[in-house]
Amino acid sequence: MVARTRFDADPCPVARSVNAIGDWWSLLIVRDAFDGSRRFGEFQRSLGIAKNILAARLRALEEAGVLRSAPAPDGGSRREYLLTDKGRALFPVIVALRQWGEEQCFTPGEDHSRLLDRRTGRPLRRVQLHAADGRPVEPEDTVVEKVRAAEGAGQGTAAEAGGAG
Amino acid sequence: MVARTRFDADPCPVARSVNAIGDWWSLLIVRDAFDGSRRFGEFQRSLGIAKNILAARLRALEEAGVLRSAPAPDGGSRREYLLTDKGRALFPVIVALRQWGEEQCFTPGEDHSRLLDRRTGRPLRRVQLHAADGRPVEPEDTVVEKVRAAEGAGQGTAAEAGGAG
DNA sequence: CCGTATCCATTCCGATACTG
DNA sequence: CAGTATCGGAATGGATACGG
Repeated sequence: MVARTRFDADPCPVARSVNAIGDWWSLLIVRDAFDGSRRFGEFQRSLGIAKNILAARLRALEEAGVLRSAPAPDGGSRREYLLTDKGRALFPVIVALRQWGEEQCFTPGEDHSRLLDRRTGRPLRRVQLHAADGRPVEPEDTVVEKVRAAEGAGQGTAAEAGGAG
Repeated sequence: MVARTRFDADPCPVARSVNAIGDWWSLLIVRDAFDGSRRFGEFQRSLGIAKNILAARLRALEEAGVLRSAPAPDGGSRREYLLTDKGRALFPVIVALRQWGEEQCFTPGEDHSRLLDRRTGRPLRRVQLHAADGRPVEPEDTVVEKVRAAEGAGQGTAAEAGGAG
């Protein structure tokens, strides 16, 4: 078996997410969808992606429940691609990735697109992680409670050193 | 030119991030690093990844500044792989992805690993996005301020409908 | 135990041509 | 415009064999 390893059944939600989204192209498609892209051509121009690849990704995202397609309201036979609730729930992921990129992947003077609160025109607040009681949480403050391999309502869990999952 | 499209120079931080991380394997390596994995073999067992792939990804993550490698303290000639500050800054990304996976990628009864606050043993609070003034922000409340193509301190910007960037 | 090097099937993805 | 079909080069990634 040479197929790329899949994580459909992985007990780690991070792996599941990664598996559901599919690949990086898909995430950028989702980003564009948040930016208002709906039509095939919009995605294609924005991404500079080959049409066959784009078609495949759109289909995969639809199957994953991240996008849904509907007849476009322009009367033609075209379709438009819209985020589902599941897709919309990816917003914090995109924003977290965006903030990381802004802080870590640009040289100081370098220009980049920014996500702004449209009421105030100011950037969003940095994403912060909080415990249930509201305290800020750092990676070291966390443990991953692992699930033993397997079937049905498998019980055994074990806590391991500070982690993300 | 057939090489996979790269985003080294893309003005969108999401694209830059995606480009820097490299691929999904890399993100799972980072996840494992947060979980305490340091050694080649730990990553390999945890991920079930081929050794050559793992070696390539570790090297790429090192070049990207996400990991650094140092001689392992066991005296041997082995190395260990540690998160840099840049890598540690990915924590919110991993957690956001994890929360999305928990909520969207598991059937109700299905078991999965969980990330817990080690003080209280309780899961972290759901990631929330806030405006600069502290108000919660939904995707519709945002606009992407785009940067025109190009050079140096390019000026022109334009706001587009609600988005993630 | 920690990697590197090689091999090879599969997949990816860009380009192009074609259809409605 | 919105796709589908096909092609071909490149990269992916698993398996294995091999050195430190």
